[in-house]
This record gives sequence, C-alpha cells and structure tokens, in this order.
Amino acid sequence: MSHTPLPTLQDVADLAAVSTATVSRCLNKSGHVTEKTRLKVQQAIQTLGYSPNFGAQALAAKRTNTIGAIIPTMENAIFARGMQAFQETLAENGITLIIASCSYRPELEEEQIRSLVARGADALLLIGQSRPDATYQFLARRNIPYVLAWAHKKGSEHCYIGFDNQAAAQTITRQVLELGHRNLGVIVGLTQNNDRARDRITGIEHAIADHGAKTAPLQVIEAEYTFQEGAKALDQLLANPTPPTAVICGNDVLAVGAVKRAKQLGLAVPEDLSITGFADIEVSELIDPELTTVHVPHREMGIAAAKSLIAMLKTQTPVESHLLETRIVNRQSLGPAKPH
Amino acid sequence: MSHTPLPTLQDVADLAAVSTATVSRCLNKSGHVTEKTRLKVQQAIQTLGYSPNFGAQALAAKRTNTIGAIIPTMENAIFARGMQAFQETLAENGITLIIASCSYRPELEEEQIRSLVARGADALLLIGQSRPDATYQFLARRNIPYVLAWAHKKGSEHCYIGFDNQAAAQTITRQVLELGHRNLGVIVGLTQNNDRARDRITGIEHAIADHGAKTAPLQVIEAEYTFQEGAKALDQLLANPTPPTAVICGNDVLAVGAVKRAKQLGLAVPEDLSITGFADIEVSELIDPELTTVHVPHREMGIAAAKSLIAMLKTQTPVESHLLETRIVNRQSLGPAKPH
DNA sequence: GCCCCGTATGTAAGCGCTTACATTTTGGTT
DNA sequence: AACCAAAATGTAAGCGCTTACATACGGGGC
Repeated sequence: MSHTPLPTLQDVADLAAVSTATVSRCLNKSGHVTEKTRLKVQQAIQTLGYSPNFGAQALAAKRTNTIGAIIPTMENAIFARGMQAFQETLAENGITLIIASCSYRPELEEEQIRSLVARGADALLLIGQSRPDATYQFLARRNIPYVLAWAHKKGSEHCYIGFDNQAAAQTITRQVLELGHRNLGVIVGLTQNNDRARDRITGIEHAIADHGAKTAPLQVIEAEYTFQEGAKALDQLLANPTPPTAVICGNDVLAVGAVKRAKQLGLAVPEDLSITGFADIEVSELIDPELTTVHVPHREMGIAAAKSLIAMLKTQTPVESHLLETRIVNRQSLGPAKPH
Repeated sequence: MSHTPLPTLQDVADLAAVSTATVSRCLNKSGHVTEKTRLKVQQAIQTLGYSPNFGAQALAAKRTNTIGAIIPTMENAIFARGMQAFQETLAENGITLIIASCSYRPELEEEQIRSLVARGADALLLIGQSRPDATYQFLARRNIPYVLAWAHKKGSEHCYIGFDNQAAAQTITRQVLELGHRNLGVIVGLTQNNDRARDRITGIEHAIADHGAKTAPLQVIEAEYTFQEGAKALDQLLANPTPPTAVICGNDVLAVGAVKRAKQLGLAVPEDLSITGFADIEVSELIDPELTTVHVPHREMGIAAAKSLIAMLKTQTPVESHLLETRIVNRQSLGPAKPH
C-alpha cells in the first residue's frame, strides 16, 4: 500500500515555471492571469493529476465550501426531496452538503450544530425555529449564516425559507368542515419539539373557530412520525364514545398509517372516515385510497434555501425570508360527512 | 456582524500554562498526560469555549475523520435505513459522514468519488462492484480504503459488506415456482449500471433451471427505480398474449408500483397475479396487499460497513468481506397459481 | 525614446494544528 | 542521597494553501 506523495501546489508551480500564487489564482478563478499562463498551469495540473489539499485550503482560506443541514429525520421521505434539491443547487455552486439528522431531539440538534460548525460548515440549514436562544447566540458569535426552512414567520429576525404551516392547516380544515364534518380528530407529531406541528394545530383551531358551526370538541393525539404510531393514534381516536368522522393528520406518514389501520378495522375511507395528510410525499399516492393532503413545495424550498445561503456567504449580509405557497391536493381520502 | 477571533490552541495553552503539544495531547486522547494537567486544560477549554479548527487539524494530521458514501439514490428509502445505521456507527467513533448520490449514473459516481476524496474523505463506502478499473486504481493510488456494500462476491480482492443478491433472488423464485407458477415476469432496475440487478436476474434464471418444470420463456423488463416505472413495466408485461401469473420484482419500489397498477387494472393480487419485491422497505407493509419480499439486513450492513472502514483506517490493512443473510418475508402478495 | 500606470506575476508571511525529538520531572532503587 | 529509567511536558518544524504586498512587465502618450 505504499505510494508516492501527492503532488502539491508547489509541484504544479515548478512544472509550469510560475509561482504558487499564480497557480492558486488559476484555481480560484480570481482573475489577473493571462490566458497563456492559465494554459501552462492547466497543463501542469493535468500531467501531475493534482488536486488541492482540502485541509490546507480550508486553513488558509478560512472557508470549507461546505454547508450543513440538520433535519429531524432521514428515516422517512419528508425531507428527502427538499434535501435532494438543496444538494443539487449547492453542488452547482461547488459546495458540498453534510446532512445530519437529530431524530426530533433538541439536545441532539444542539450537538449536531456544534459538530457541523466544528467540522467547518460555512453555513447551516435548520428546520423550523424552536430552539434555545443559546444556539442562536452561538451561531451569531461564530458568524455562521443560517436559514430556517419548512416554516415561516412574518417579521422575524431570522431568515425563513418555507411556508405557512398554520395557514395551510387552516385551509385544509376549512375544506373538511365544508364537507359537513362536525367531529374532527387530529393526529400530529410531538408538539414539544416541533413548532411546525404546533402551528398546524393552531391552524386547525382557527379554521373551526372561523367556520362558526357547532362542532364536537377537537380531539388531538400526538404521535411520533412513524406509520405504526399513526395507526395507534387512530385507535385512540376511535376508542372515544363519539369518534370523529374526519381525521386531520399533521403529516403524511401519520395519515398513511391511519388509513392503513382504518382499513384493517373495516372502515371505508372516506365513506366511513375521512383522513387527510400533510406534505404530499410519494407514498400518499401509492396507498388505496390515495391521500388528500397539503402539497408542500419541497424542491422549491431546497433550491431557495441553497440560493439564500450562498448569497449570505457571498455578501456577508442577511437575506430576506421566502414565503412559498402550499396547495391542497384533492385525491380520495377526504369525502363528505355521512348524513346523520 | 463583527466578533472577536476564535480562541486557538495557543490561547488554551497559555491559559492553562502548558504547551500547545500538551493541549493537543489532551484533545486527541493520546495518553501521556497527568490527570491534573488534563483537568487544567479541560478547564481552559471550557472557559474559552475553544473548539479545534478543522482545516488546521486536517492539514497537520493528514486526516479529516470524514467518511464518504456514494449511493445510487436518496429519493426512495432503499438505502435510507442502512445509511442511518452507518452514520450512527460512524458518529459513535467521532467520524462524520458525507453522503452523495449518483442517480445510478456511473460517470457521476466517478465524479463524486473524486470530489469526496478531494474534500478529504478518509475512506469510502460504495454500492456494488461494477465500475471502471480506473476508479479502483485511483483509490489505490490515493491509498483510500473502501468497502463495497449491498453486494457480495466470494474470493474477491475487494472488501464486500453485503448479501448474495443472486442467492436471494433464487430463493424467492423457487418459492414462486413451488406455488405452481409456470409463467414468470420480471421487473428489475436498469442492469447496465447495476450489478445487483444483474445478479438478481441470474438468480431467477438459476432457480428456474434448477426447478426443472417446464415454464414459459422468462419475460424481463428493465425499469428505473420509481413507482411509476414499476407500473409501466407491469403494463408491458401484461400486454403479452400470455401474460405472466407471477411477477418477480428486483426491488420493492418497482413491486409496489406494480401492485398499485394491478389493482387499478382490476386484477386481484395475489389471486389473479402474484407480485414479489426485494429489499423490504417500509412501504412494502403499507400497501394492500402487503408485499411478500426479500428482507435485506439494512442496519446490519450499515453497521458492519462502518466497523470495517474504521478498522481499515486504524490498521491500514484490508479487512475481510462480510456476507450477511437475507430472508423471505411472507406477506400477502404472493399466492398459488390459479389452477389451469 | 522616456515616463507612467495598469496589469501580471512573484515573495513570503502566516493560517492553527500535530508530532518527532529534546528536555524536564517523577519516583522507585540501591 | 545519588542514580536512573520511565513518564510528562516542551520545543519547534512543518503540513499545503491563500493573499497582502512588492516587483516586473508592457504599451500608450508625449
């Protein structure tokens, strides 16, 4: 396993008969290099098979061209499409993405943030907003730009790249109410560490209040984001003496789990029970009945987040928030309430 | 956005009244430090909020504590569980994972490999074995350890951490044959860039040959790994004048797409048509009927791959391949052939 | 042909850390 | 109390790159 040492900038400079500074300038496209010189250097790089040493570059330039993202989970597809687009956009700009997942655990997120920063991340993408002040202070002291994705808040000091969770939940709830449902159940993620889940509940409550019709008290179950938990949550909802006729889920994963369970229990969806989701991930089209859900602009968010971060890195100044639109995808799992 | 410069090793050394070497030794747990000194240093690190500079560390130590993985896709869940376990195990050992996806495109994989190495990846995880010799030579010259996961080949020079795709496909096919099916269809990924897909076809063919019964010619359709393509492939299979009674899919994603399509066409699964999958990802339990498929040891592979890579990094010597077991998960989508 | 200035290139000083080697300290022996 | 090996600590030389600054070059205006 022995091998010759890798060529360095100096080797390239020697071969091309120029200084290391010139080679560096070629590499970094910082201009001020004659076409002729550039070609000579190019040539030398080719023949030596040179490639810059990452550590040295990072040390000297004080940047790594790395951006970190900390997402709550990689286990299901909720963030997959968005992250894919995020990564593609970063790659187009010569930036590498490091993804870490924190399993919806705030302490872990804190740790991951520090780890990514220590690892040299020039900037970060975080999901949602709720985290300790100390974390934001840490980022500020280190002067690390960041965006908060998958959420949005007007007039915040933070840069949000996301959508209005509350408004989206409100809209789909309104639709449920208009279909005559007056006894609603809700299955959402654990709200303790999840501002998006909280916002969605708020949206649901507002929709009910706005609508004005007399409804049964809202039954809310919190559950981890897994199919199994979605199923269990539905069981709980149905255990009630007056079970809901429609279940609004804060997430497609939960909704799909609930649909599956409903069918196992012999309930027809949506005839006996309506179920809605949130996110519009692939699986929502696969199950039978297909899920009526809130479509979230996954790729647009990823792309916008990447662009914002790149801009912040370039200009060293904050960037405006982006509010993206959601829309309801009407498929099959939501139907009119049974006449009494 | 101004801010004081970050503390350096020197600052810590000064505050603790020791040399930088000693601080470094504390940080790297290389022993030879008194408990008393260690505490002093610890203290200083705390009060300064010191954290090592990544670039400098990489430059001086010639390693980054980073491992790269290049997987064919992040869009669906095929590699998600394995990668999650891989990452967890690496994290336990203080190593950061960088994942890149190559969309099943070999040129892109080549590029990603170079990019990850350029970014200082100390070692790599790659999926399957088929790639240009030049790539392996590149890794050898750079002295970068790697493992090939999701596949296995006896007596290879490479370190495989995976399972026997051919044997697994052979086993499930045997079961299909034993249920009386004599006209089989196959939907697999594009074999051109995918040795796992090829191996699975070979396994199917062997099973048929071994079984000895007279069967209709095997109909094989290749498709990209998406639900939609799985559905389209089923259409093609069914367009045949003598359509198969059982479809063996090289992948759960394709299988789920096929099941969905079959139902749309009014075919009962498995009464009218049996369909099997491969991988046992979450969605296979969600659809109706649940998918009979080959369970693949996702997490075990991820963990074993991480351990192997860590060992290679530590000892600077190759490590043995690991052959992991698959097993068939009998659920609902495979049934007996209709009597003639 | 001379001067001046804008542009191309070279020089060299770090960036913050690790580690081989040198030096000091420690504590057990005699 | 003197001695010595082993353990702890210090010294300082890089690691390979970027970049501020210095210098060289080249061509137009006079």
